[in-house]
Amino acid sequence: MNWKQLFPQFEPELIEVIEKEAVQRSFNAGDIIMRTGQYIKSTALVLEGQIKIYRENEDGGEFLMYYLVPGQACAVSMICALQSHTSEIMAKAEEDTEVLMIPVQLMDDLMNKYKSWYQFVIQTYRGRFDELLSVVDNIAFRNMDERLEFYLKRYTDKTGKKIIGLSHQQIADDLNSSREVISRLLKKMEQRNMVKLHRNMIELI
Amino acid sequence: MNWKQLFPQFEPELIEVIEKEAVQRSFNAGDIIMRTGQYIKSTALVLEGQIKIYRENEDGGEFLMYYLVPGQACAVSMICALQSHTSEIMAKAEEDTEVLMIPVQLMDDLMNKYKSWYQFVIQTYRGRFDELLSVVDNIAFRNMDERLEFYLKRYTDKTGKKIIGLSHQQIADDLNSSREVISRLLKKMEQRNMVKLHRNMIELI
DNA sequence: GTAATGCTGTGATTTCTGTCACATTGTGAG
DNA sequence: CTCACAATGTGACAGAAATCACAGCATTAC
Repeated sequence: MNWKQLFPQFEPELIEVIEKEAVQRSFNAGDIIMRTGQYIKSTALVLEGQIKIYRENEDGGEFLMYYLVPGQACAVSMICALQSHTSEIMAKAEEDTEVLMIPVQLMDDLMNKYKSWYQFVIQTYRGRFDELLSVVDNIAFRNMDERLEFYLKRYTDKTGKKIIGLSHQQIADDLNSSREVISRLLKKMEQRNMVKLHRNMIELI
Repeated sequence: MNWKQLFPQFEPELIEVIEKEAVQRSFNAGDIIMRTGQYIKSTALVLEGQIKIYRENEDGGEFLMYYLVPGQACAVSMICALQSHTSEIMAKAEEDTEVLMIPVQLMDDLMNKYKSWYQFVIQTYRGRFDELLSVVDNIAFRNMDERLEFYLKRYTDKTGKKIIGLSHQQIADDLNSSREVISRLLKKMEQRNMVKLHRNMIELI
């Protein structure tokens, strides 16, 4: 696939270098790409698919932070790579996913040489930071009904689809809630004509 | 004061430039340093005092994200400055505070020329990102009692003091809770011999 | 078809936290 | 000292959400 379209801001020489040095890699839906405590040796640019960035608690709860979609990069891996720290989060391929892995050694070099890369990194930091902020906002200030609405909206915004192919249980996990609560709230939303419920699928109206 | 000791990692030329170009500024306890929606024209290095970074909700609730203490810098202002975006958070001087303001125009230059500045910026991003992550962890997975313990611990860790000079109301605000709840939980902690309560002051044991 | 399994719906109950109401206590101003 | 006020203590109640228990339906495997 032609990945350059996903990163139109990159200057030609930068694209060349990446093309030469980066490694393309595929993950199947469900693959764990990065886990808590793991050392990072490279940064990933998402080409295709969707990556879920989440935090795991002791009981195995998977609290969703945000999704990475094509054209985005993982801020955490950038930071960790540049400092050889371990990551504090988990990354999982939600669908079959293609990524470009940029080795750590290259990062410093790119930062120095290519303005567009530097810009991209800064922009990535900011984007993820903002997403984290809005996550904090939601759990700090909102009730579950509003959080659920936000969750569904964000999902369709990111993917562009009006159909959400998730079970109530999966949504509950992402919001660190319980299935029953989510089912009830969804039912209420259906009564208010905001969604249509099907098995393993929610249709946003 | 000799601010260089606070930033021992800075190379000598960098220190010179900062000394020449940066402006020192004082804030009184309670001053708002940055507010939501405001454009940022410079980054702040904290020299003395303490800055509270928080998020405000509609009802005026002040939800604490983290504190900045001497030797640290504001990651948000860096990102915003570099992108001329508005900030999404509030910053307030908790005590009388001294900061060094680095103008935006200088930032790009420093990033390119001084490795130690670049390292510092990356490290700042990572530090704040991690703090945000642990905030998310806490509100997502913990009950108020654990969050309170974490809050008190973090406070003493940052300041080095075993004494916390805050009213129950202020703590409740920071945790987006209510005074009564905090009072009760503190009482329980006192019974378990974890703290000693005084008026406007909590002593950690 | 039948059984097994997974997803969804729903009531009853419990726990945590927020809210209201009001009492008590410490502190500083006059 | 006395008054005013801010900080704290405490009981009663309300609401959101978690948990438990179980039923009904779809889908898949056989």
